[in-house]
Amino acid sequence: MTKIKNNIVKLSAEEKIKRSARELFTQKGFAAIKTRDIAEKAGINLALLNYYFRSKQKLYDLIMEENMVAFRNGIIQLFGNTQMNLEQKIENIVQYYIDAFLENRDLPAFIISVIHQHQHGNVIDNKFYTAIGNAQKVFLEQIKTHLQNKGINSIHPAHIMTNLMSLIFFPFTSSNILKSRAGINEQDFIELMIERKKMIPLWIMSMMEPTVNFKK
Amino acid sequence: MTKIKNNIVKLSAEEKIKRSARELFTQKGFAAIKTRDIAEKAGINLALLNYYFRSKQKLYDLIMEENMVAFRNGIIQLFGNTQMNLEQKIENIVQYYIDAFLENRDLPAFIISVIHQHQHGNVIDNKFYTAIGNAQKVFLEQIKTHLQNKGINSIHPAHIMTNLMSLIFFPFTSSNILKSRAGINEQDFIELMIERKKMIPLWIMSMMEPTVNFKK
DNA sequence: GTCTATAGACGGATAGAC
DNA sequence: GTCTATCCGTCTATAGAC
Repeated sequence: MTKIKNNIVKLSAEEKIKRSARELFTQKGFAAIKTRDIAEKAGINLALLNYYFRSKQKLYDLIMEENMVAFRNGIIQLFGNTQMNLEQKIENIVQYYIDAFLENRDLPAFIISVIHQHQHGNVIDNKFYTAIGNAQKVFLEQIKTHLQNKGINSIHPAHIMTNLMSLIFFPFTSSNILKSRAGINEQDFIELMIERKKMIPLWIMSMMEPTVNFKK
Repeated sequence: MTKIKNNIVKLSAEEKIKRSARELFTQKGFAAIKTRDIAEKAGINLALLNYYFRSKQKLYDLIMEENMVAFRNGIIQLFGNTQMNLEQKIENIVQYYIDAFLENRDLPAFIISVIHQHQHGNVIDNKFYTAIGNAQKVFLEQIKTHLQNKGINSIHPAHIMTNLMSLIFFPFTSSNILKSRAGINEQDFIELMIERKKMIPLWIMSMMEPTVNFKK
C-alpha cells in the first residue's frame, strides 16, 4: 500500500485482490466464487491472484482466518474476562459484536455458515475451538453462579449464552425479511441495531430473574 | 416408490436422487455440491440425474422450493392467524419451528443462507416475500397493540418478532460451539431444544413487560 | 510486477447401446 | 429406465514475454 500526494491511498494489486476476495467470499462462500470474479472486481489480471496468493484455496483460507479472528478474539477476551461482573460483560459483548457487524454486514452469516459446516478434524477449526473453549467455560460458570444467587436451578446456563449470541447474530442475517414488507428500510434497520445495544443486555438479564422463570 | 415384501420400501432411482440431493444441497448449498456427489450418494448413475431432473439447477430449485415451503407456510398460517391471542400464537410458532428443525437440523442454516443472499428480482423469492408479507404485518400489528396495552412505546415491534425468530433459529446453527467445550453432547442438545419450546414464549413475553423495559 | 496465452483438470450434460 | 463413454464449456493455475 503506497501513499501518494493529497493523502489519497492507492492500493497495491495485492491489497485490491484481498479486499475483493474478502467481500466476495464473505458474501457467497468459497465454492460460489470464481477466481475470475475476484480478478474482475479488483480490476487486476487473473494471473496476479496466483502470483500473490498461490491458489484460490490459500487465498480463501487467509480471508477466512482473518474473518474469524475478530470473532474468536471477542470470545476469548470478552467471555473469558474474570474481573468484570456478568452484566458489564454482557454489555461489552453486545457492543463489541454489534459494532463489528454494522461495519461488516455479511460477517454474521459467514460465521454462522463456517460454524455450522464445521466437521471435526480440520486443523484450523480445531485450533479455533480449543482457543474459545476456556473463555466459554468461564462465561458459563459465571452465568451458573448468577442463576444460583437468584435461586434458579431450572435453567441451563447454555441457554443464556446461546440466547445472547442469537439476539446479536440473527438479525443481521434476516434484514431482508424485515425490509420486504414490514416498512423498514436500510436506515431504520441500522437504528434498530443500535437500539439493540441497549436492549439486549436488559432482555438477557431479565431471563435470569425468578419472576420470568417461575411465571405460570 | 415401490413397496416390496416384508413392508420394506425400495426407493425408486428418482426418489433416491432427490433425497441425496436434498441432504447435500441443504448442508452445503448449490455451488459446493457436484452432480457426481449426488449420484454417488444415491448409488445411481450420473446420467439418471439429468434424465429425471433435466439439470442440476432445476433439481436445486425443486429442493429449495420444498425446503422453503414449511417455513413459508408456517409464517403465513401461524403469524397471519387473526383469531389467536399473542401468547398462544408465540407458543404455537415456537413449537412448530423447533419440532421442524429437530427433524431437519440443517434447515435453519439453509433458510438463513437463502434469506441472507436474496437479491430482489428473483421470481421465486419475490413470490416468497409477497406471500409472507401480510402475515408479517398481522403479527407486527398484534405486538404493537400488546405493547400499547402495556404502556410501552419505547420499543419497536420488529424487535420482538426478530427476537422470536433469533431464539428459534440460531441455536440450531451453532450447536458445534456448545458441543466443543461446554460439555454438551448430542443428546443434551436435543433436550435443551425441547426445553426451549417452553422457555422461549416466557422470554419473549417478558420482553414486553414494563419492568424489563424501564429498568435502570 | 504485470500481462497474454494456454495448459490441464473438472464438471455438467448428452448420445447412444442395452 | 439404466448404463458407458464422451463431449465441451468452464475454471484454476502456470509458462513465458515484457
